Amino acid sequence: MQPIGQVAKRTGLKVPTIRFYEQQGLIAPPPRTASGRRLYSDREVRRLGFIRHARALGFELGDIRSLLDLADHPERPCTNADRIAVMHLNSVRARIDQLRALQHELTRMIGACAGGPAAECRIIESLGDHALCDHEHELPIGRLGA
Amino acid sequence: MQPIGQVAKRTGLKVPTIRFYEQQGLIAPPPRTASGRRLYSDREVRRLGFIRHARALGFELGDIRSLLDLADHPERPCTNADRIAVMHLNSVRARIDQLRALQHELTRMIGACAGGPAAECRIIESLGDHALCDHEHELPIGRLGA
DNA sequence: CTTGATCCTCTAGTCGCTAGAGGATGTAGG
DNA sequence: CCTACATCCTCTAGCGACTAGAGGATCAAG
Repeated sequence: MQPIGQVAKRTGLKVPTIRFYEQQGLIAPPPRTASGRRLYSDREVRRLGFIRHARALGFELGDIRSLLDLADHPERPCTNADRIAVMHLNSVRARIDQLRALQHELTRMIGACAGGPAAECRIIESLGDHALCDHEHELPIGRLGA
Repeated sequence: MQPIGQVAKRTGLKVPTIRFYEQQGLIAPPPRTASGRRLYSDREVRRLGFIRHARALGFELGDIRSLLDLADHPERPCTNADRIAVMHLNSVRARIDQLRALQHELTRMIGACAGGPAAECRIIESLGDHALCDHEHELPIGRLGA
């Protein structure tokens, strides 16, 4: 049994993040010392590693909840895990396509800028007039992502 | 001069989003009717179009603020617009690389899953053990983006 | 004169954390 | 034993870029 700081070091998560995951119900509230400090078993550390790995692969916490649920019940069919992974893969692919269109457009805009005053700047001009663009980049205007 | 709903239709922005941009200082508070309704000129509509376009290209509101500032002062050199655009392009490229690594890993995981019970599921197993992965996908664990 | 669309302000929620206040407890050295 | 200093605790608030909803006023058309 180990304190939260050590778990943070072992998993690569930050201490507040581990507490946050507990609050979100992704891990059970662990036992505590007499003074109230959390104590984790290796089993919980592995569970947190699972969460971290799934996050690094871009899964949302809601999906991770479902995946953990499945990992907790190994007798169930894994159809749902498959479905979640495939949907996630599709959204990753879609996002790559979007970003490639942006990359293309940005490259073009930057290349066209000769570096004079803003009045002649192709970047400013392009932003003001969508007709100057090669493509539609009408992508989810909310949730454009970092 | 037109009401906010019409501006929304013309720009493709939603009504609350326009009010939000006003609150954030990206557009000036417009004149109002006697009953307090906002009235926009074509000039403001163009400004909102600029913002929408820049958002669709993935620029953050902070950057858009700087770009608008430059558009308002056409005599200034456009060095800053260039810098912003190049930095943004770099982050787009970096993100594409990250997402490609994810795509690769997800494809591999999904392909390995034979579809039996969760105990034998490669997806669940891979998530629990990073050593099964081809690459490091140790990317910004926060801000993985939508 | 009523109906339904549009507008107003304000608050709170989304997601996945991160930062900070303000305090208690633990450990190591002198 | 005392003092640092690290680590831990809870709680609240903030990030970015909106979105949703409450609760109400106003407008245009029939």
